[in-house]
Amino acid sequence: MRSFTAKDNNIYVKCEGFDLDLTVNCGQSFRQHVNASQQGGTIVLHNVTEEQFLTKWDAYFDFNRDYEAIKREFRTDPVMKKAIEFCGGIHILKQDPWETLVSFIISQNNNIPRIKLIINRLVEHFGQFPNPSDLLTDISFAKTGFREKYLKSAAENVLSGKVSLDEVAKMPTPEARAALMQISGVGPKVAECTLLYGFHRLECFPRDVWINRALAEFYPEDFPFINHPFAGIAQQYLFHYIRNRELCESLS
DNA sequence: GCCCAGGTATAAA
DNA sequence: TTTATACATGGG
Repeated sequence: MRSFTAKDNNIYVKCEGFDLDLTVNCGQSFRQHVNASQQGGTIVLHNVTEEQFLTKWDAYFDFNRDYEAIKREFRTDPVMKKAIEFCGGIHILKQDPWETLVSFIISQNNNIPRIKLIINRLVEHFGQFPNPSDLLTDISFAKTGFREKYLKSAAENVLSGKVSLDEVAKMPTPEARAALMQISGVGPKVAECTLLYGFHRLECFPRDVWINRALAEFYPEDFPFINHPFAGIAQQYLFHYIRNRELCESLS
């Protein structure tokens, strides 16, 4: 639910409830994909043409989904209500599937600043995000540690076509999940994150240590939206809320 | 120095 | 089927 105008080679977007900073800094993305800023209710995409906006960035930011209606459903739950007050401006980005897969392989047993550090080293070295062939060269400079063999596995599987990301995109989610997990180093968490952030399967619900902590504390029986078609959005609100709880409580 | 980080493969119970 | 441990690296 957005409107936009194109002017001076920039795109100016109005999208109710959207928060750029929260969206790009809530742990779903590890590098900047487009030069963007926000002043009040207006998001500016710098040096973006109308065609580029309509064919790419509009979907990337998920501007056309009615998040306000989705949040109304989630707010019936008191914990989700607090989470949404804190970070309800988050949208789930639709990122490149390959980049998402690689990024979350790197993320395992790793912290967000160092995930960004490694990805930046790769992008600096290759001049762009590394493609599968790039990852099959010597990447010791990136210091990915024990994850290097997993990155090679992903590259080999994708390059050989054994795991075709184009095919995965067409599969029902359970089959897509199983296909991704054929890659050594891709377990349930990486697969789920790839499906949610890369393939934009918004029903997917990645479980990391933070989410498990939140579920154990707030929902000892069961999470009411676990089978919701947009459970992944609820997951992102909950993830950011539990990670920044101290900050959140000091604001209220 | 010690602990931890948006996990997974592997071995053992 | 569930539980324990190693794993590379860098920041706090």
